[in-house]
Amino acid sequence: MSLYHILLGMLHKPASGYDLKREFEQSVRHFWFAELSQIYPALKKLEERGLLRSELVPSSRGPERRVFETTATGSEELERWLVSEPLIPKDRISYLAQLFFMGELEDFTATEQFMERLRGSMTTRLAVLQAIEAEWMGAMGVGDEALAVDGGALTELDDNRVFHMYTTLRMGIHSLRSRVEWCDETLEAIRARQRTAAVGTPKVRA
Amino acid sequence: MSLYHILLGMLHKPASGYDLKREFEQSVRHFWFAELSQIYPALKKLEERGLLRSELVPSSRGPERRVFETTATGSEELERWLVSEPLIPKDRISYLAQLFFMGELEDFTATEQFMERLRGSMTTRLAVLQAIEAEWMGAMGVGDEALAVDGGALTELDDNRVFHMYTTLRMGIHSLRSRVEWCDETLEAIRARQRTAAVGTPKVRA
DNA sequence: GGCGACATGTAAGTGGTTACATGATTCC
DNA sequence: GGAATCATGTAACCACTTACATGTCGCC
Repeated sequence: MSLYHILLGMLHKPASGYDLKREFEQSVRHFWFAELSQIYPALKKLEERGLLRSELVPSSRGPERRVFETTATGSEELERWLVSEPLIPKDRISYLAQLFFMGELEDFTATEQFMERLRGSMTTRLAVLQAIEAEWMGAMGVGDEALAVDGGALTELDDNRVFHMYTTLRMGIHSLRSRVEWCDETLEAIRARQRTAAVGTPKVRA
Repeated sequence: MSLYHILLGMLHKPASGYDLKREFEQSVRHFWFAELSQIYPALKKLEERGLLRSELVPSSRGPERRVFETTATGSEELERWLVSEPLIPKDRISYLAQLFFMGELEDFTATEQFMERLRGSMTTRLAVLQAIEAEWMGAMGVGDEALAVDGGALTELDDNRVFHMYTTLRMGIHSLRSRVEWCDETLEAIRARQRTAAVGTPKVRA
């Protein structure tokens, strides 16, 4: 599983399960997500296997925290994973399944609505990622004009780590933008079909 | 779960578990996949719930086949799902996780290789989908010139069902194309960094 | 005293994968 | 006789989700 490796990656600096959860929601949520109820047992197992060690430290506010850090074995394992082959997940996209079978409904307005809703969610998500991107750019003192040209900002980044993080964000943006484009293309096609149907043009082809 | 609904969708016409597996590998694999060991119990459960019924029929070659068809309750359930809200999956992309943490490796050629491999897999997959698209176009007697303009072919399709199927395929193509573009953008940026480093621009960190 | 953020966990269940078991028919 | 395809399944396990249990501390 990758969750273990992701936790190892995050534990570049010591953190508690609760801290890590926050990081999942912030810096990493465009490509991974985990619940606390999954994080805690995972950390426990990593410790059992000797990839992490932990100690209880009192919290400034709230109960005691169990803070984890990587062991030598842990960072070896992390490195092994980092240089291993990329695995492309076979994704299960339920909304595409719906769309695929929606032809049987014989109701094009249903399809149209469906696509509009999809487009809505996609644009919202895209806006979130773009906001994060803008924030990063601002924090790094890179001028906005660098953002104007697509990808043009990349060569401006000088820190190795930031470069890698930023690249994954770019992937999310590319991906969502192409989905919105796909929605538009599809909506366009639906409307074209509705127009010809309304005019009464006989279904041609052949 | 959606697998149940997808099976209902596929059982527009009667089929066996084995048949359905073949369909997963063919018409549907760009958005869903299931093993036989998952399909058989799922069909069984759908029958128990009264959404399917089955009978054993002798096969032309090989052992007896259990052929399923939808009941009235089954197609009601299918319809309910088809008009329900689209759910966008939160995806877990392990290769992005690798890339995200790869900054700690301090080895840009590793990143470059990684991106090249990714690009390779993506283009292969893209080619597969584009081949399917071309095949469909050929089978439907649509001229190749319709394919030349992106999405231009859509309005030519007159069959409702084909339209919906084709649209899901288009999404796969859009998606993969944007991923390849992202790979190129990233590789470009890596090479730009390597050039400036080679020229002797001092690394800030040290 | 109650609410909200901090903090750690367990238990039951779902969805999916991997490995295994079994057997018929066809073609070489 | 053996391999390939057709055909149906079970069992063990893994990854993840949802629901629940417990308790601290600070603030209003």
